Amino acid sequence: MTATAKNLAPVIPDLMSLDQLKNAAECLKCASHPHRLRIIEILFQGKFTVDDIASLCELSQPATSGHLRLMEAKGLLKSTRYGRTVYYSVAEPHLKGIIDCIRDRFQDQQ
Amino acid sequence: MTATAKNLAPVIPDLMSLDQLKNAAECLKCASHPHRLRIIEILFQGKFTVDDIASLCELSQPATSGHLRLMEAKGLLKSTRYGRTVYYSVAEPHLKGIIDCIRDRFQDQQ
DNA sequence: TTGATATATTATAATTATTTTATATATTTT
DNA sequence: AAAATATATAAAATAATTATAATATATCAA
Repeated sequence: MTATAKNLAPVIPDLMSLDQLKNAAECLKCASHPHRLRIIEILFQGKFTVDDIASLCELSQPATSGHLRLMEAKGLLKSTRYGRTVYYSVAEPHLKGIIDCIRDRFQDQQ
Repeated sequence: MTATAKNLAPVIPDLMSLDQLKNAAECLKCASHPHRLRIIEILFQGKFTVDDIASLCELSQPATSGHLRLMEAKGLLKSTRYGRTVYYSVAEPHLKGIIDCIRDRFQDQQ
């Protein structure tokens, strides 16, 4: 079935390196949380403040701030401060592909 | 900046439900592991046995079996047994979008 | 049936994530 | 300067993941 004649492992071309996969897994894992996915969805609609995101997600302010800073640390989001309010937005455009994929799979079904 | 006039939270249309996001996060998190991403990459090239996958990933047999069964439990992979060998393959085609997204972002760079 | 092969399971230790509450900092307004 | 607002940090408790080693099961071949 596989091209293995006799215990000879197959070779697959073009696999990503373990380092690349490690980075990818870290980013993906960081996004893999219900509230963080929602935050990403929201931020694809524009820049929002921590408080706005907190109420949109029905989360406490510290919890929201925590999620935001986690994602910022991984380069998924970025922030700018105007006076005492901080606006967060998406820094990693590739996240769009992830969200689209999830919508495609989970919206309207199961 | 945001359309919030005075502490009035904005409304975002079309957000996925928390249940959907919870399911999505679970699946995505399950894939968010360097070796599991590699396994998924490999399985997009065809069906492979546990031992083949183990040597392609340079993992122990039990570790490989563990990753495979984890992903099968979440519906990402499926398996068929022929005699004493078990072939695993991709069950969730949407994973292609995730892999493509990751390649796009992490291949050839950083 | 015995030995060999392919895969799965279990147990454990170590690490990492998550949640919550309390509190701190920084900026603006009065 | 004091009060109010917006955000960030810390600490603690719990839960979930990961890695590893040892062992079990299941099938095949002799």
